[in-house]
Amino acid sequence: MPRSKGAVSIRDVAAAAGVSVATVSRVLSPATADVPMRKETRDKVVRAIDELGYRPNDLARALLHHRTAAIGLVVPDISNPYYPPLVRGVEDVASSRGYRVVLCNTDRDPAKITGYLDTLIKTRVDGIVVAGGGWADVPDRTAVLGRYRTGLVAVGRHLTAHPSVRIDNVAASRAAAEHLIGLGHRRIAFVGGPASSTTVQDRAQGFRDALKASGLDGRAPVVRYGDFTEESGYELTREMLRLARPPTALLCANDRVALGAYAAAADTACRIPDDVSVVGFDDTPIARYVRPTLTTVAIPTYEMGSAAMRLLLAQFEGDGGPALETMPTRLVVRDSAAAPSAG
Amino acid sequence: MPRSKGAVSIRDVAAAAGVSVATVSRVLSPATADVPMRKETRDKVVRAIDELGYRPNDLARALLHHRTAAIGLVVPDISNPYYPPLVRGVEDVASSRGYRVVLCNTDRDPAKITGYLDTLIKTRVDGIVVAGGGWADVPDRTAVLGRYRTGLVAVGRHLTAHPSVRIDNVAASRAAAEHLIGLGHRRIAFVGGPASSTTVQDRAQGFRDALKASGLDGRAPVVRYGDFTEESGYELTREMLRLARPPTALLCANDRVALGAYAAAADTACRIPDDVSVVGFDDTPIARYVRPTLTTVAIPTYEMGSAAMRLLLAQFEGDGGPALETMPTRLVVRDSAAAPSAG
DNA sequence: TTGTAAGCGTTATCAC
DNA sequence: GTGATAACGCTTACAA
Repeated sequence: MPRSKGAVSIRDVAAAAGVSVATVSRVLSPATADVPMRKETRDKVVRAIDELGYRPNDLARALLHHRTAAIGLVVPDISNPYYPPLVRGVEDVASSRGYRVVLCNTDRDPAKITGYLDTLIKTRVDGIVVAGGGWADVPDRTAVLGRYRTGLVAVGRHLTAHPSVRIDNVAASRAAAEHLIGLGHRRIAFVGGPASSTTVQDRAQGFRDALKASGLDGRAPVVRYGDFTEESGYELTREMLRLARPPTALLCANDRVALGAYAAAADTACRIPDDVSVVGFDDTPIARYVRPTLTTVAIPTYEMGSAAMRLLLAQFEGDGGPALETMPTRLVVRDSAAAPSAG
Repeated sequence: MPRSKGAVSIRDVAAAAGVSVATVSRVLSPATADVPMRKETRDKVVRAIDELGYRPNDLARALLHHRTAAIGLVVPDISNPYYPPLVRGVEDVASSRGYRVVLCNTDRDPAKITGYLDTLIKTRVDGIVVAGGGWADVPDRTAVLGRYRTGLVAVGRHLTAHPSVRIDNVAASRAAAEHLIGLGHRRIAFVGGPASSTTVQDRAQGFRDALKASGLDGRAPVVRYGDFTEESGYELTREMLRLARPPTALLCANDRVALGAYAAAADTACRIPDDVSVVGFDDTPIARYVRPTLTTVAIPTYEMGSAAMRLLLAQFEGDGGPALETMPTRLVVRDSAAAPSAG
């Protein structure tokens, strides 16, 4: 019977088995697997352990070893379909290496970010993976992170001075725009997410670059900002489709925005791709299942997550300083973008 | 300068401020906010704290207080669009009450479930929220959970003997089927997820109940199983649409399956809802944005998550035994289901 | 082959 | 007002 009202501890096991706590520790610690011990003793201990349903306290171990085997994962919002694969990527390699992951949703709110960061440090996670923006107004914590030997890797380009995994949004967007131009489009619009997002800025930039390179920037390129939702894509597209000379092609900031564009097109009797071509970003599962199927830029979100976690593990092993891994994107050509109709 | 190679601890602060560790602890502990202390002393300590960038070690605190302020959240797969809102619901109320959440993806694999459960217990989380199935072959851990005073609440009906939050899938599915019947459909099929899922079983049951109640079960009701993906919905629907007398309406196990059905209909020149009506489950964001818009059963996933976390908090406060909270569902009527055409 | 005891970073109890 | 010090549950020299 456990000592006090508390949970069963190594002392209870020791008492039950009639040995010292050190002996119990020895049968549990992989580190001491090699020290010799009488089989009889070991058996007594093992028996006591499962009679009492004993589970060693990892907090105590962590305190001793200065290693919690936990990492923090900071994302804007897990409900945003972009993040789940990334989270899964992180969690998969984390758990395969014995790490737990603490999930934090920040809504890109600097106050929340700061709060989570401090909690994570106080609970002494071994490292942190941060994805998504909102960091502009976050007080710098690199010093504190350093003091507590807390690793950090960023997914994206919002946090320099730390290892990071990224994609080349400028190039990816430029390639998508060039695809549209190659199809014969001359009036193309970029229908966008939040102007404050570095991702959106890069994609808009790639779009402009493509227009300029093709000599299509006679008039100012049409770039509209909103946010990353279907609703935003719907509204923006509706507006544009009502113009006297509406764009014949839309490069959307992500698939959700593109889906909103689909709805707007349907509601204004515009056919895709006949009347207007649409290209998305992310290659969400739905891209393959909407009709027409959506041409979109595939982003290896899962791989970015797993790469980030691997970078973190490399940091733990002291592998060099800031690393930067750029993951490849790929334009997935489906049915939503075609040559503009003669009209 | 910190004592050893280790991180800065309360002793370093004490040394730097020229006071004892007890004094430092007093300025940090909210519990001892009322004990009198010379302002000058407090200031010295505060200054030392932020000069050193000191952050108290919550592991040590947890060891003392037998409370980690962490909870485990066990889901089959965060990449499945059903779970993110639930996870967010849990995390929101958790963080608002000062709890961190450790995310675990099990893929419904009993071995993984068991592994995560043991890790969570060893790290002494205060409680666990479990959602999704795969528990049939998981060794019972209630005894151990009890020993370590680990709370647990289940989302769904897969784990009895614990408080849980659920929805009435039988009734919800029945209502959806009755909607179709009311529209005039006579040949309705249930196109399903995994047969092993209690959720699917309940939805199939509600479907059968509705048919029977309307005297429509002359022939055996058509129920097809697969999994919860677009692909599965696509294949199943394709098959059925090729039948001599294809169903005029499809009750799909979830929205992803319904989306697959949309694609299959498009590819076999079937119009929705003219040739075939489609009803989904979950009311995912896309439901509003596909065309035609999808009639579907809304499930308050976010609220289920937050309710589950609140139940857990109630357990911590020792509020009674097993509770059961049943959340309401709602049929959202949109454009994908209409009266069958005369043909 | 096993036990004793110091220590990980805190808080809480008791002295002074 | 402030300081020693004994816990919390474990690991690991060092002794025996």
